Amino acid sequence: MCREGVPRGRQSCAQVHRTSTDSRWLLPCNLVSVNPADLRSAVRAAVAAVVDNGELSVPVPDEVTVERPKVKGHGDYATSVALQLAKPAGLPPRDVAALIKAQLERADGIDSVEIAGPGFLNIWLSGAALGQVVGEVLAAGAAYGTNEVAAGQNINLEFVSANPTGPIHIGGVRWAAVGDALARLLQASGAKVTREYYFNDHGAQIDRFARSLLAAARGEAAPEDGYGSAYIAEIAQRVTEQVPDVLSQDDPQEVFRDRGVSLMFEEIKASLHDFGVDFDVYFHENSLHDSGAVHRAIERLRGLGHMYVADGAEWLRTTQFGDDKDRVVIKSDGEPAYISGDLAYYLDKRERGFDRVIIMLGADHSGYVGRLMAMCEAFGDVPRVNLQILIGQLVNLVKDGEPLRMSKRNGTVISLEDLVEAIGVDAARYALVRSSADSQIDIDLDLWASAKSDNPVWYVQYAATRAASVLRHAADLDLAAGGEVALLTHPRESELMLALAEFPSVVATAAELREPHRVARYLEEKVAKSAQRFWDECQVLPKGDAQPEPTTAPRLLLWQATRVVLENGLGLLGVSAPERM
RNA sequence: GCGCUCAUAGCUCAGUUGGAUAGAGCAGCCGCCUUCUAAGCGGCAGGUCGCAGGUUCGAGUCCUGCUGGGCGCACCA
Repeated sequence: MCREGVPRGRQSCAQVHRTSTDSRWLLPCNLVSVNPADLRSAVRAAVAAVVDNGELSVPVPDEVTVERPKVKGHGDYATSVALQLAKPAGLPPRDVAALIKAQLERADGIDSVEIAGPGFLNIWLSGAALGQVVGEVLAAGAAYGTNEVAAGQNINLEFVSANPTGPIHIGGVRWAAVGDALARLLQASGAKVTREYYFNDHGAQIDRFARSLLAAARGEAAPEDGYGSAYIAEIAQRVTEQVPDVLSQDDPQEVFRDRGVSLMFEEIKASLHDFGVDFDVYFHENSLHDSGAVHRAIERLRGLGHMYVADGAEWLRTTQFGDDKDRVVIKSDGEPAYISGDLAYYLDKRERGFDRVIIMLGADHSGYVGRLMAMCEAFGDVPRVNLQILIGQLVNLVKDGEPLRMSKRNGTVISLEDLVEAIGVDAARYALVRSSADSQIDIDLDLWASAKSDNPVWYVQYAATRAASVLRHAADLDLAAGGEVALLTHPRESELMLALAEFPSVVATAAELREPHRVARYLEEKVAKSAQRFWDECQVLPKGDAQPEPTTAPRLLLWQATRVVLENGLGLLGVSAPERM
């Protein structure tokens, strides 16, 4: 298919008491970590204990829900497990909650437990337990946030795949940012990821491109169905420079095709590289036709009995697998239809050993999902497992309150370069990944170019530079980070540590749901926000000639940990974490 | 006409597996700088989660219908 967008273009701990291994240098005592997964284990252990001593007669659930409450005042963490167990236990939820509360309160690291509302358990952690997260972050460093949810998966992630007939337009740019971020998230979650670009160098669109180049070189008007923008003349010019006698050759169009396509492709690769996106594999559609892969894929489907002949053409019975209509694979003129390339390409990816094939497409290709899923099933695979298709909505750029439609650079649709030129790579990438791909977004160029907290990427980067700034000044004053993190009991400190503790689960969730925007939202609403609030109320460095406070050294540890999370988080999005701004 | 998708504050958007009083930022109003970057922070105000039903102890979240945006519906690629 044409991949162009519209204008064509963490182990479970069976015991509540556990010896910390990650932060031995900070806290020698037995503590429940603030890692939500560990707290979940603690809650489950409390349930198991209540069941063991016969107070409650229910199967112990494999998984219990422990989450950060949405509302302040509902604890550091909260669980609705009592509500879930009330029915099977045949007891009022608050009675079940009371039993679990009694067990939970015995756990070290848990400061207090409260029964609230219909039977929620609100849990407050001790300052020492909270402080432990600082040690965990610093011990892991750049690896903090990595997890195992996608461990063992071999994923092929195809995105962008814009046709080499023009610059990458804004739709493709969204996928470049989101796809690359998703690749990083999946890698951080333990998957082996291959970033792949399907280079569509076969077919009629390329023919039109070649004819357009030829026309431009001859000074003629663009062909009716061709491309006529400024970049065409530019590419034609370059081909002419490379091959001065091109116009007098036997088949100049063929020269323009070869040279033009590679020039255009190199330009696309270069702009993506400048955007921080590099692919492991650039797959040429032509190679599928040349190698006989297309023929083999069709032969395979014939063997499986999914092909039939009608009206002089050969069809794939995709309706058997939920598609709207059957699809022509070989046209009545004997030529393979476009879908034949997709058949061969999917099979090729599976034969290369990928157990999960993910393809990111624009909303204008939502109609392709049915047939591609049918194809997947026809090959005997499981749709939505072996093959996943992510559909992203379109992006609008807004300048001075008006939608921007045309590129100044070449008079066509807005390109990658236009966007980067307007707001820079960091802002562009961040703007594109901070919203769900399901929603159509407006990017206000004035907002994203501004240096104030209205600008989300600026806000997050500013928090990172504040961390760097404090640490730099501390170094100048010969103040070392260290001391007792248990001294970090200020509400702003607790809030920040709770935020830092969430990072690995945010990464895991974002990877599993293929939603990189969750990381961005977490960084701005939880980490950057808490860090700014910490900054505002918790002076770290001694003022004037004052002596350092006992909290000075542990607060420096907290700033270090904050810096790590911001760097790691931004890194997953392909956005820099500057030292200064 | 059929299919996919979206609809949450004036605006731009969060809210996976159903849980408490639906959140953030901007815009508006009121406060906080002899202090590590005020390029910041706090507070007030702002909502029939498009509409109507249904399932459930409980629905923004699941189901059905409807309305309104976006996208798509070729032996084109």
